[in-house]
Amino acid sequence: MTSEAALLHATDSRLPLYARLRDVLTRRVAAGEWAPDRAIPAESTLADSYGVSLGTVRKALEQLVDEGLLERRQGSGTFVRRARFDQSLFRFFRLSGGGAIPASRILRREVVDAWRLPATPLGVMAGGKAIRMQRLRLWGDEPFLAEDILLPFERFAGLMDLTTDELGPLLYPVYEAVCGQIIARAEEELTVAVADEAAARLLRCPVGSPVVRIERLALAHDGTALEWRRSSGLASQFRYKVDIK
Amino acid sequence: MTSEAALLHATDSRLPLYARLRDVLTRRVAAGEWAPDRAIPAESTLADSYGVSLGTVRKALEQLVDEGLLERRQGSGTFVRRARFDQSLFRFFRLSGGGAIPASRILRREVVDAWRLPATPLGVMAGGKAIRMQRLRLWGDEPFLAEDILLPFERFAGLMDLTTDELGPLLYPVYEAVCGQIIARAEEELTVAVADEAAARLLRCPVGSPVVRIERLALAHDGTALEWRRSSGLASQFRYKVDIK
DNA sequence: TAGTGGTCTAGACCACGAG
DNA sequence: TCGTGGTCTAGACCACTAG
Repeated sequence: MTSEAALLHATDSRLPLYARLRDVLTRRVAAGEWAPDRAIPAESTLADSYGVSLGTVRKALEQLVDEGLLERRQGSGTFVRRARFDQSLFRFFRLSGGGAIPASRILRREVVDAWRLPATPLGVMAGGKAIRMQRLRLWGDEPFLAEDILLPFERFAGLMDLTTDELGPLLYPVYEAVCGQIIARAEEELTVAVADEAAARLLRCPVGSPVVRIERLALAHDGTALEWRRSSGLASQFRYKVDIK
Repeated sequence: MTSEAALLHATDSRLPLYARLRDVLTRRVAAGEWAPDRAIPAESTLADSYGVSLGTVRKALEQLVDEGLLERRQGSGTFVRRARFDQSLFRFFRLSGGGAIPASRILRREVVDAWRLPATPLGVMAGGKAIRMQRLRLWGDEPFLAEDILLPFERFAGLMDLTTDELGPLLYPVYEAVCGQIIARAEEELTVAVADEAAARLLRCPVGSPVVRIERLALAHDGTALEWRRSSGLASQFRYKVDIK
């Protein structure tokens, strides 16, 4: 019995074997043992090293794929999935002509004392200082989303050394490349508000126009809160489709 | 080889066996062969009658469970799932104190010529005549959602014989009991608008207040459009949470 | 060509639910 | 107690990807 196998059988034995294996693998991914886009060991290898059958391994992997943690590629292997929020805005806004990424304009970037901020998730600002960025997103030349972003300074200090050009339209790849921080998932909450003066100026709409507000808490694999943002978008451009069953 | 087995192997052989079985079972459910909440044949029975292994049956059923078509109950069997949209509103509106069902007040119920209606899904009104209901939904004594509902008269004529009391707060069970029409799934689209005079009166809010508009097309198992509705809810009560990965 | 995941099988034993 | 789905195993062959 390998050491992995011993670890597996030491876990809560009330759970089925595949569930224990799933938990063990989750922890290994969370610990960063395999980088995103890198293949994890083959199913047969896992089966051997944990001392379980191939079917059990497959059932564990299947769940992790469903959860979005892993990704299978036939012929090449099973990979740690890189979360992609690129299309996230397309889910909520009718942006004609899909695929492309809305342009970004960073309006402000500063280090602030966390305690001065209005109520936001405490975890993000554990270090006492936070980075605050204000960003405007445009579709063509039309602004449609104003964003207020908060990051714990401790983990993201490297961002302050970049020019705003280097930040680019997608932040999460920068978080990973520059700060080594990987966003694994996020929780979003949508509400509807009306534009105050600041939002109206940014979005070029009348004060009092309806805006959709998206609050997002972005988390690492281990559940650490890494980023909090509040986005306000033109409600006229909002559209969301769901299938219910 | 049973006749079922012959049917299965007659289907598109480029697909894996479990996928063909899944399609065959989907058709049997759509045809109404098994009523909702009734057990379908046991896995071992299916395996025998289709001449495939248990594992193949399980993989087909697993997909159908994921799709929401079937439901497993350990020890008792696998069942055709009855769609439950009861909690649907709770996904979108902050209604304090969960579980309970918002009260309904039917404001109008009439038979109209479909061609007189503004643009709506044509399928619903194939028969030329439609039933139109206007309904107000309340939480406690507070109205929060105004609904405009269209049904093809041909299939739902029986509804006109009921008193509005008999319609009750949940329509889909009535559709099933009185008209034999089963809603299997629905497509919803959310947008944000502002209250016109009629909506403002119903929702007791100022004209021009933001409202969330939910357009729903409800479908039978076979994809027939059975109901179309447009609901307008107070945006101040709107809240929607998503997890993204 | 070698190695990966994908499909399919056969069979054992367990946990649960209902009568 | 009996029949159901739930877990787990062992092994065969196929389809795909990459070097």
